[in-house]
Amino acid sequence: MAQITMEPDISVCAHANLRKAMRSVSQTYDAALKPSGLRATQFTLLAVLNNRGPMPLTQLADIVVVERTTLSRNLKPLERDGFVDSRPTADQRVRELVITRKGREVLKKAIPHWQEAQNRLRKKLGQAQWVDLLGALSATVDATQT
Amino acid sequence: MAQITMEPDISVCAHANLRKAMRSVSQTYDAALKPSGLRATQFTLLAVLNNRGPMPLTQLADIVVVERTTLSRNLKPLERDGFVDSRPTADQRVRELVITRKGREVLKKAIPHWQEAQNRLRKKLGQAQWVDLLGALSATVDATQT
DNA sequence: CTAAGAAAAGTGTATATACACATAAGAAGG
DNA sequence: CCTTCTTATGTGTATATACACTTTTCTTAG
Repeated sequence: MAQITMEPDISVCAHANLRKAMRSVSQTYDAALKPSGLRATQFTLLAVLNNRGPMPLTQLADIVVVERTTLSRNLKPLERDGFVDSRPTADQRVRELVITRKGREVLKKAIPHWQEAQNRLRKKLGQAQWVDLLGALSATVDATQT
Repeated sequence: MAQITMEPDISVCAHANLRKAMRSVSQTYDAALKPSGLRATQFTLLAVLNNRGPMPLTQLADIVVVERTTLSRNLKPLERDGFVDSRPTADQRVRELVITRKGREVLKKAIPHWQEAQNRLRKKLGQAQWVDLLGALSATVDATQT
């Protein structure tokens, strides 16, 4: 006999657990990055722009899997602080995002702190669980994006 | 020779990947819960209050691993809509949170939609990866909370 | 008992997030 | 060409998130 209605078991909810882990990890990474002045989310955006070169908003949104309109707003502080610049393109609808010299500098300063946060968590988890985590997250994104 | 400075490999960043997966999964669950009128985050809070009974704010914050001040604000819409009530206790500093009858009703209505989102994702991931995901997230919370 | 310290909760401010809707510009068909 | 469709982006509104700081109330040392 199947249960009819009941108490939803939140301990096996993918959403609740993802959110919980996200909050916990975000606090860790944000704290580690604090000396650099960057938030972890901002670090990610700068790193992508640095590694992959200038690109339009929509492309960046696709890469990091952020809603386009969210990204538009996330860029505000980075533009305000002069870490990211946007320049017009031939297609006048498109604005191409570029990391500035100042942006590269703050990124460079932040990298050791990010690395430190990475190392600490990887050590705490152990290599096997670290790999599991990244694998499971990747599979989850794939499963929800299609 | 170790690398000196370089491009941080965001594809192996626990934070970036967690955040990415969170966004993707949140959108899925929020969409599924839409007919109920609840956000996935709100569903989680109601479910905990329903399953574990009334409790003070701080305790709920500990359980769901949300910053206390965040939770305080997350409860606002639920109180406004009459899904959660807060009542004074002997200790006048404490306000005890209670799910209301209306809250239980909306929760009940939301459960099938939540279940549906759960099932869909579990099916897409497969049982093995589903278990991996929940295990990895749990381990991650443990690793960052200590 | 009272003063010092701890605990529970709220506020100010800032970022992060996304849906619904709006705008503007390029592309495509006739 | 011009209308229609599509693409790139922005705005309005609302929730989610957390740090620093404040307030109120208990608790505890003396």
